[in-house]
Amino acid sequence: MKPTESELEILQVLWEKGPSTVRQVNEQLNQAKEVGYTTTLKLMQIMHEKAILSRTEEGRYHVYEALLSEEETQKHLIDRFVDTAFRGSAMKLVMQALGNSKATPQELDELKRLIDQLK
Amino acid sequence: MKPTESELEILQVLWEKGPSTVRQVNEQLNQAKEVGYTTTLKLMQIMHEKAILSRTEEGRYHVYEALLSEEETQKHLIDRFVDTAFRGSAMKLVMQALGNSKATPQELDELKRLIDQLK
DNA sequence: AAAGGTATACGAATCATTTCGTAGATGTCA
DNA sequence: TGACATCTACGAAATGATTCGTATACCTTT
Repeated sequence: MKPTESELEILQVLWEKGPSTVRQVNEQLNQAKEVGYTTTLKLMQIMHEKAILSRTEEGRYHVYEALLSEEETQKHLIDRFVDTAFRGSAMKLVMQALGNSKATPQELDELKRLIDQLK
Repeated sequence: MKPTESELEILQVLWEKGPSTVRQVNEQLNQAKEVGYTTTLKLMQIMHEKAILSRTEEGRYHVYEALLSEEETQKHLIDRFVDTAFRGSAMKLVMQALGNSKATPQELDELKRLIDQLK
C-alpha cells in the first residue's frame, strides 16, 4: 500500500499506458533514464507479489496491470507527504505548491470553482 | 540537499524549536515514537557533515541549527513530489490535496486571495 | 578522588530498496 | 535442426538509511 519510488515510476507508466508487458514498461522508463530489463522485471514481479499489480499470462508473455488506482494512491501519498514535510498542514502544502507552480489563468479559475464547491 | 525522512523529522523539530541540543531534539522526537539517544545523535552528526545543520560548541554541549530554511526545503520537496507522484502536474496535486483536506471557510478565502494575486 | 551521569565519536549490524548476472524455457528463422 | 533472440525466475551484490552498542572524555556530587 506504500509504493516505493521505483514502484511509483512503474505505476505511472501503467496508469498512463494501461496494461503492459515488462518490455513495454521498461522501454517507457528508459526514455527518462537507463534501466536494465531484468531490473524492471524483478520490480514488477515484486509488485505482483505485493498485490500492487495483477498479471495475466498471454502465451509466453505476462501482461501487468495496476491494481491501485491513481487517485487513491495519490491521496495516500499526499497524506503521508503532508505529515512528513508540512507537519500535517494540508493548507500550507496547497499554498506553497500553488505559489511555485506556473498555473494558467484557466487553471486558476478552475481552482476557484473547486473552492466554491467546498464551501 | 535531499533530506531523508528521518532527517526531515529532525529538521521539523529544529524549525519549530530553533537551535537545540541533541537531547532536546531526541526528547521531542520521543513524543511521537521511541528513538534511542545515540540514534538521534548519529543522525544529527551526519546532517552536520552534509551541511544540513550547523553546530556550535558551547562548553560540553553541541547546539545544532538548521541550515536549510523550512520554505526552501518544502519547495524542493514539492517539486520532487510533483514529479514522482503527479507526473509533473502541480495543479493536480493542489486540487487533490485541497479535495482531501478539511479546510475551514477562512482558509478557503485566504486561498482565493492568493489565487487573485497570482493572476 | 571515586562514582555516577551525561556528552560525543565511531564502527558496525540491520533493514529496505535497487540493480543485475545467470540459468533455463521457449519461440523464430535460416 | 541449430543458432539466436527473448522471456521468466531467482539469488545475491550494491547501495542507502536507520539503529544501536561501546569507548572515551568530562562534569558533578559526595
